[in-house]
Amino acid sequence: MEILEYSEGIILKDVKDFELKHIFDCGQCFRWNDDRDGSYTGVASGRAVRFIKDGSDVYIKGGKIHDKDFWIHYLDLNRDYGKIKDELSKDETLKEAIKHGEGIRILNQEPFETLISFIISANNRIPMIKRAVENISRNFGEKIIFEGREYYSFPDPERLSYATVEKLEECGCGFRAPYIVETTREILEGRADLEHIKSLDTDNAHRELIKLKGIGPKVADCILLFSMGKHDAFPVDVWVKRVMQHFYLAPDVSLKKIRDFGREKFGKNAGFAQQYLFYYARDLKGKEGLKN
DNA sequence: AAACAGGAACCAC
DNA sequence: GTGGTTCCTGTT
Repeated sequence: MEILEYSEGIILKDVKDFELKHIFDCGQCFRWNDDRDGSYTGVASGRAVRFIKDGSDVYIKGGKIHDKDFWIHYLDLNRDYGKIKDELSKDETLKEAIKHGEGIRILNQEPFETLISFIISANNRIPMIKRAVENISRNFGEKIIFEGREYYSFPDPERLSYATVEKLEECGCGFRAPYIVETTREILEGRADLEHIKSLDTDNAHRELIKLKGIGPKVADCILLFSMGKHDAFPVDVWVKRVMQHFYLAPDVSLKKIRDFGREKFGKNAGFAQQYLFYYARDLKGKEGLKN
């Protein structure tokens, strides 16, 4: 793969294992929207761009060449997903699941944005989460003009510290509003240090994260996987719970047991397995009739 | 229009 | 530590 400049941005030439829909519509991120033509527009770390796929080339319209290392990291382009898929395909269920999410990649997102977004994800659905995250960005982030339209960066802890519980409720955060205020304060005032947590191993980082208000085991696993490079994390949401119970376990095993089983079974690739399974579960809905 | 979907907190035990 | 209930809001 190489990266070139073009008139409106940059091009990633000859990218493998890369499908926009699988990457941006698989529940790992909330700020990218399908423009109804298969391209996706959104904001990452203050950069508003549009992704357009053409064959094996990916256009990042609005992308700057001096940000090329940022995009390589964000899109996890240095990882060999073919190899991961080969390893996971030894398991028959995963072999099937991978077919449904061929081009998934796990993004490397900002820890703070990911943490707040997944606090909002508790007992919530993707369109609602997206709306709340968008509202927070519009109210507390910085304006970016792209293609003649307004976009907003996700606020850093300092900017989000101006948010009150009332304002966050208006943004659609519901009962999670006080958790966001409290956790933002913990981070801003240095009692929680996301960079330090990121430097710990998966188990210790998990222990630290669940000390924070609004973060339970599942949300902690999402933060670890989607923003801290912990690919051995295995977040168990309702969808993953359903596939796991259907294909591997009894219908009544606890979330913790499913988590332990997944981490044990898929090891260093547990996070990737989780993504394929999540996508698979959502495709299976209605067809095979997953229980619960 | 009542039922349902979705994880964490919180309180019992 | 496990189990039951509550939180909020849109959709069916």
